[in-house]
Amino acid sequence: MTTSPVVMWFRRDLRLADNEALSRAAASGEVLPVFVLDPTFTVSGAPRMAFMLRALRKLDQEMGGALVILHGDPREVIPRVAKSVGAREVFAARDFAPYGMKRDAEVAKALQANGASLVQCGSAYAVEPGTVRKGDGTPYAVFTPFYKVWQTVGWPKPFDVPKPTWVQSPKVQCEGFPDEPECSATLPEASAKAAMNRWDEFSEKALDRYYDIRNNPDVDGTSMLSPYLRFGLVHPRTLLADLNDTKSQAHYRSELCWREFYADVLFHQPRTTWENLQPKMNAMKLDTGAKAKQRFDAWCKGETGYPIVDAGMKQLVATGWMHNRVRMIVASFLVKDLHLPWQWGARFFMRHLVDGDIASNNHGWQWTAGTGTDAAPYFRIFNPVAQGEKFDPQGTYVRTWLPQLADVATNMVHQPWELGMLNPYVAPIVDHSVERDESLARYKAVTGK
DNA sequence: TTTTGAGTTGTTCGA
DNA sequence: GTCGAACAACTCAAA
Repeated sequence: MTTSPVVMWFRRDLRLADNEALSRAAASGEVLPVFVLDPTFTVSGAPRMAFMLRALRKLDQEMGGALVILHGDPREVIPRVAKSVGAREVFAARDFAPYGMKRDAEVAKALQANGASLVQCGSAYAVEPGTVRKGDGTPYAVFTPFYKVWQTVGWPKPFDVPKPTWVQSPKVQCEGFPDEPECSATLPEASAKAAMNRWDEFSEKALDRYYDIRNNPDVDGTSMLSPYLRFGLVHPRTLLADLNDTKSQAHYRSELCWREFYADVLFHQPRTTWENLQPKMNAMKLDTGAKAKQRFDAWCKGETGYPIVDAGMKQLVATGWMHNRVRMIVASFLVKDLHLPWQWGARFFMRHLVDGDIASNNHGWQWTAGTGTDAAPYFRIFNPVAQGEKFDPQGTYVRTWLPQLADVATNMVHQPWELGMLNPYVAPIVDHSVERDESLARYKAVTGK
């Protein structure tokens, strides 16, 4: 007697451990593991693509070479594969981003036409987007109340995954791994093992000081797990299960919640991927002409003349990652010192970030731009000199990425133009205090006061 | 029902 | 140098 196999469709969950959909698939029968290289992915950033391909190779190794890589549109590929191996069920985690939801609905429909079904269980989140609601059933627009409810909703313990029996069928051939795109950035190791190693290292060395050191880019004080969370090499549930209620560990938990909050906001309002969450901000005057493009170019290259901004941009391009504090500083600079659309910065980030996640990235940008969920006022404008002095007090971070500053005295390292003729660095492209006033004036024009 | 207080991440100014 | 106030506006929940 032979039973028909099931298909496990991997997407943003490139791991075998603590994988709810896989545990369900493995309990249902022999499993054909597939990953579909959707042409839509090829337009995303090269570092992220390279990282994902490396993660896929590792996943394939972990399952003894059973992973079937297929190329094409999942709407066509998944139903064809299910049909050719006689699978009646395709297991996959839920995706809550706009493109993924649309794609999954269409795949489910195509499967149904063949008498098969898409069984979606689990997601990349501890609490699935759409779950946390206010008393009246509407979603939250502010983080803190969301966070409180999110914690009371809670999440399951990590899932045990029984060792699956992988199917290798002559009817479905692996179409092979594509070549990695050209990527000069030095990326972290892409494997579930590497994710857990990093979690162990962070837990031992930094987690209990996290509250105090998380904002310092010159210190290895953040988890750096974002690339792993992005591709599901680790599930947040696995991390949450290890956390206690001390101030630092609770704060790390709240950072994991930010990721879930933004996913929730985007789930409820998919239009806010590239549009302002707050429509009133559509009236904000922005610069988009030739001069604006020139300034944007300087920002991208890390040549604004403000060391903390430029160091951040160099780190991004060199490593595919930027410290969170610095992300806020460079974003504030683009929006409030250069008066450029946040979308320009968000797009550049998405091209370069290994952890680029459309919900976290774009809503993080909206938060800084004052067009999003910010419960704080618009006049909160970062001063790049003050931020540098506060969070990189020794100048270690800026010197790491800007060798021209190697010999500049620490008290000048965040404002080398004060050295006058002796400034070894490029001159600032704008005057912060002037642009700050300009931003506040433009904001006043929006509010009409 | 209305009021009240608090809200990730800040800066500047004047005492 | 340190401190508190002012900077604006809206969400949300508790009183």
